Amino acid sequence: MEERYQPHDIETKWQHVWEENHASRVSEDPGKPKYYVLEMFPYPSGRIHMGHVRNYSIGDVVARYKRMRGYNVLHPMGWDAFGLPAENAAIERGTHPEKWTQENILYMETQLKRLGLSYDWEREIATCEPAYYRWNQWIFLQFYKRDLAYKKSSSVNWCPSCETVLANEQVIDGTCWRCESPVSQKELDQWFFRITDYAEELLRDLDSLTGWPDKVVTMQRNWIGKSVGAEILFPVLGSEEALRVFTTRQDTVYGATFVSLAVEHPLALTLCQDTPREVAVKQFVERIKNSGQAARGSEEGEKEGCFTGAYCLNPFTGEKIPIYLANFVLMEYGTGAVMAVPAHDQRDFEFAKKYRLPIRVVIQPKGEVLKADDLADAYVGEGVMVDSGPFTGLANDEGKEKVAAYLEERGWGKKAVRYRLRDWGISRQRYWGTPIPIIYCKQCGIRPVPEDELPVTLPRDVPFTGKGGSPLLESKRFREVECPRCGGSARRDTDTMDTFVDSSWYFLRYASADYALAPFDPDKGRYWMAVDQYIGGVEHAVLHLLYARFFTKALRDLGLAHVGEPFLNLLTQGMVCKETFRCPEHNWLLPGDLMGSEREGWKCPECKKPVEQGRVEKMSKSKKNIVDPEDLVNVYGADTARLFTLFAAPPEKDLEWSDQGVEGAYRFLTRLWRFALQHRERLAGVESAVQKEQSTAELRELRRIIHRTIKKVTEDIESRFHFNTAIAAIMEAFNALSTLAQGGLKLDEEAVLVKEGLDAIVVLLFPFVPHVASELWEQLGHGENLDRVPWPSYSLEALAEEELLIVVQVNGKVRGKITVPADVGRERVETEAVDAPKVKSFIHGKKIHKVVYVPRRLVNIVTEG
RNA sequence: GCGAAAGUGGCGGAAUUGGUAGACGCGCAGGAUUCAGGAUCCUGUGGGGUAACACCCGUGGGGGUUCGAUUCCCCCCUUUCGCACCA
Repeated sequence: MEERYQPHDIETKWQHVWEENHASRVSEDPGKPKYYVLEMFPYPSGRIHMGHVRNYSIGDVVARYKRMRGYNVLHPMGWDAFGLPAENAAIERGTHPEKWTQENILYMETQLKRLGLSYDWEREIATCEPAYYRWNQWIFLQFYKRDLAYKKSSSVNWCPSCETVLANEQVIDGTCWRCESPVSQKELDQWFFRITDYAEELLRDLDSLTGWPDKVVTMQRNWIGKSVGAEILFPVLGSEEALRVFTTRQDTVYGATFVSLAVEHPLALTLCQDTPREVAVKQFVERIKNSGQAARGSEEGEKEGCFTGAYCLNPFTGEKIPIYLANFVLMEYGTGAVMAVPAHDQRDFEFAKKYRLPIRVVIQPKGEVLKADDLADAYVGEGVMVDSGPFTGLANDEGKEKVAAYLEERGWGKKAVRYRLRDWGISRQRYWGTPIPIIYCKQCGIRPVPEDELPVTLPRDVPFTGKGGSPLLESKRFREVECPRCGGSARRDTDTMDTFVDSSWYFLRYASADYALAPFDPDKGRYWMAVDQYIGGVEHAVLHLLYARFFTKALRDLGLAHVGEPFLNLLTQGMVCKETFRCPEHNWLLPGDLMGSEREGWKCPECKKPVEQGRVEKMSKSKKNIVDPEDLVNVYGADTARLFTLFAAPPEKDLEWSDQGVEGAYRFLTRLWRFALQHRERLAGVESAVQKEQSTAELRELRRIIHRTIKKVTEDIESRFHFNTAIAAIMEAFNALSTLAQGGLKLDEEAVLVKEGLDAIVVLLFPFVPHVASELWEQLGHGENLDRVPWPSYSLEALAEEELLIVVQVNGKVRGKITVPADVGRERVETEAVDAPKVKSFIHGKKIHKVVYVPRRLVNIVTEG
């Protein structure tokens, strides 16, 4: 008679029900509080992976929970559909990027639907559709109008393997973020977005992001990299020129004994022209330039330089000081020239030692006297200014202000603020992206495509060879156009935009995914924005999350958006990892998921070396340690997949995959299923009204557990998204119900209570395992679908304890436990504590020094001696 | 090198404001059921110690504050992540 738990039948059934009822469709409803929960949209790579399952399960719990709490919940999904893999597939397999992408989207969509995720699919977007990317182009043109987009020739990061430019944010340790090839520099004409205009605001508003992890805020702050200091002019001797240096330590200017230039500095070669130094300088410049950026970065430590033969004047000391080229000075930061203060900067110190340049101490730390000859390292700390003309005797932080003011008065320079953040280069020499809506005319120069001619669509008839730059160059029909102004022959920009442009505003598009008059309907944008909860991987901490903030601010200044920050709360979920055993040399994986003793005999089939220890590594195709979510759903169903990923670890931490853990999650659902069906008829027969007072202490305790569970689950979801402990609490409550039911539920009173408890458990489980919860809800005889049922509330009356378990300590060690009525006072608790059997023997013969009483919890008896 | 986070049973992880360390799950052991295996159910499960208690030890290591520390402070070790000549 017992029906087995059949996840697939149940899941298919409820997915249909939800689809027919449009259970997750939303519209703007001013009568309800809105809640916008968003997970970072995926790249349509072909199949979903376990990281997606985790990300979207977390988001779905939040969405379903908030719906049950009465919020009008926007929970959309879409596709970050432009990008290189589609083009690579085209090159490798002869398919078209669009076809490949569309097929992947269709397949992954069914995969997501099988997980029972409660998206409003009517708002689905794909960034590769002209209806979407036309607004990339439109936004680009608005930026262009306001000088937020501009073109310049500059040295850019170039990935020779991907044959495209990379943004600074996309260069990781000198290598391409995607293919890990070493990145080189190339001089190219590129479009840039002026994100640096927003550097200060992007930095300042980080303080308002209290719902973001500190880690991400810190990373963004460091990335923006604000430095406050001064620019000082050092006149070049025998020339009209002056070297402009940037420093944050103008308080040490009296210790500047030389100046260092980057090899790319415009004066590097002119200073030594027609002098005996010319040859040596040229050789040095060539050598350093050719050593490549990666090498220059990694060869930290070895300072190298070359004297230019020229001198300049330190305006403060009036001294003539030499000008050097130095390998560690970067042209991209500051002015490409630095005043060198060897006594107070470690790099200058090493440089001065190597080239025997003078070292002059101008800051003395408190209670010490530094001597230049004795220094082993530069002193970079605080102190008092010495040998510093009129500033001698000032504390150095005060001196900073005074020196800066003084040099402005004298016209020797000015106060200055510098940022590490640089403008965002968005041109990409690839096909599968948004065409840049710009036309170049020999007569009229750079002409924007008129807005009513948007979108500029991608031509389909282009060859994909993987060679020779952008495929768009090959399409004559695309490339050759008329100038929108003079009608003469002109050519289109054949670059496409960085795909991070697409994802910089997609969260706004969801507010009105079909809107045809603007990127989004302003009224709807106003209703839904900002995103209340954003969920995704931490790898976007300075890429997507910074660009999206920039776009939101820029769109606000264009009068489109009305918020300055897109994401109020951010949850960065951890990676999905798996313990893997591999031969380090041959990359052989241990087969399956073997346990303890089984592992011991395993040897690499290539070299026969035994496997010693497993490593927990991120699941990835290249490491061959992935578990395919589709296999998992086929075997156990979506609810088990969801339950396991939510239960195994709190969302922000890495999750270690365990096949046994999955079994455990499945086992719990099976037990719950059997329990409900086994008692269904008995429970249906009892009076559903909850009794006010249970007749035994045991039953009253069970009722307390039920309500405590509701409270705990609510708080765990609400305050910190700790779904693992919420699920644990539900399991505990279920165990308590099972224990009671072992007696056969002979009394109606018992059955009523079990019914209350089981109903509560099923409702509480709905956000986590919506299919099985819905089915059980129906099986238990409830008419309405569970997705319409409000979140349960707990009763304070039911929570009230009748008796308290008080821990008794003697000198801080637990020696006994006593049970007292909840309403007794301190004196009686202490008396009983002292009288407790074990406690007595521990205080026997000793004088009681004091008694610490923590109400409702603990008594600590402190003895003398 | 700088910055941040973390270190708890055989494993994943609990312990929300300093108050019974190890919830929940996995694994393991014993038992029931079964021809057998699997599944299921029951019991036990930090280490030492004991016939059983008692008791002792125990949250990376060492100090400190406190009646009491996984929790707060100082020093050190390890791991992970981020930045890495930013003047």
